[in-house]
Amino acid sequence: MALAGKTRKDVLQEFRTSELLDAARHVFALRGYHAATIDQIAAHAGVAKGTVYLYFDSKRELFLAALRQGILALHAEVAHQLRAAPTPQAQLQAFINARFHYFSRHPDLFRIYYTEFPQLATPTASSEFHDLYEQQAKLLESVLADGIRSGHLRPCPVPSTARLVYDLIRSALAQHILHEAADNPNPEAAVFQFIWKGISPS
Amino acid sequence: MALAGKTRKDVLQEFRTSELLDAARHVFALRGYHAATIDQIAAHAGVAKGTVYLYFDSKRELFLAALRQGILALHAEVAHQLRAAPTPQAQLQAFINARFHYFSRHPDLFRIYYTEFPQLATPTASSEFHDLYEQQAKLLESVLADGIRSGHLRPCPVPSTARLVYDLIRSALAQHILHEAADNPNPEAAVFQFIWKGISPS
DNA sequence: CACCCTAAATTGACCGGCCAGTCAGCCTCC
DNA sequence: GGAGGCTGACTGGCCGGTCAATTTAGGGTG
Repeated sequence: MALAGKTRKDVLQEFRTSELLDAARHVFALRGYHAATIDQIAAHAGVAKGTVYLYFDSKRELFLAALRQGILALHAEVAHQLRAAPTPQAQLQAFINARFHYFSRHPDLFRIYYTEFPQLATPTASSEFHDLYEQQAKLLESVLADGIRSGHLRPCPVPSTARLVYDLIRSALAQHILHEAADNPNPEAAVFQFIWKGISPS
Repeated sequence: MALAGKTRKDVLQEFRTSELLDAARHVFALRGYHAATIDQIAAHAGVAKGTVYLYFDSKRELFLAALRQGILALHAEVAHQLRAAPTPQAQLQAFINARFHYFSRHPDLFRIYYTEFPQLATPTASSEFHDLYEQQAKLLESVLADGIRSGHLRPCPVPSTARLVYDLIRSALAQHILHEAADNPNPEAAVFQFIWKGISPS
């Protein structure tokens, strides 16, 4: 299905693109945006520097594409998990757990997302990723709104609560992913508990 | 007293140094370490590029000096507040509040500290600021240990709890300082409450 | 007070290295 | 054999760092 109507050429190009994005994420996470060089990324992907420019227009484009692709994959996984969750409680857990699991598997991605480009770390500020953030915020808001409507959650101002919950999750994620000293076995459960106290019916 | 034994020249040099450190913090926070140029910092301090190198050996030195000076000032304020706090509860509050107040006044400093040089954000990792972190950790540990000894606090493993509390404070600070959308009126009180629940006698 | 004279502080043009981005040619596969 | 993907030496600009030239401060002298 993913191959529908695609020539051998298309497939090869997609493969190369994906290889480059992977290499880019790795090197950007390792060295930081400025210290990373196109040569390093190309070498890591096993191609020459010029090849990178056949697939991406500039270093910044490559960076943004690498970041965006990773975040889109995360969001797909979140959506997948959410679909299977029957109650608001389970949905919130899915929203949290999917993030922890995904970023545990892709610490590079989180490291870039959180460390590089300060303005990206505060998603409300206008940035290249505002649309992605907005979409997840809406998702969370609808989980809250549905839960309140059905009586599973205590009434609360939905947008500001969603924002708070979102920030809390990212903050805990940073703790978990960036600080290797992770003595806490399953931080996602702790985050959920904390949030749940705040929004479950007394 | 601060002028004891200092010539006019010394005072002028200190003033210039301090001006440069301020400008450096500002520009580094605004543009990030790599994107910031010495020319920009010099211009912001109202001097020429060459002058910067009369006071600091290199860009990195300047950066580290700017960061260190800011952190030392914070620690001085923390120590001052702590000295006035009679009980372990008040001491913990002082430890938290001093940080929130100081960084609210100096968001640039926090932005650099947290955003730049990922390895600096995790102070346990060996870095240029390990000594400063260690000193504050010891301070916090002694607050906890004293409190436990005097019965004001519930017994707990001191070093790991101190670490946890320290991380929690930094995490909440990041929330507060980096996200301009600070709808929460006094986050420091919330942090204190949260920590207090964990360590006060049942 | 005017005038120098020296030393120190400051300047900014310049250098060199680094790296994003280019492109003329090569190579490979059909 | 040729079309298109790939290469990597090359270029141009940027910026950290330098240093010879210039300005400023200040104090000694007539």
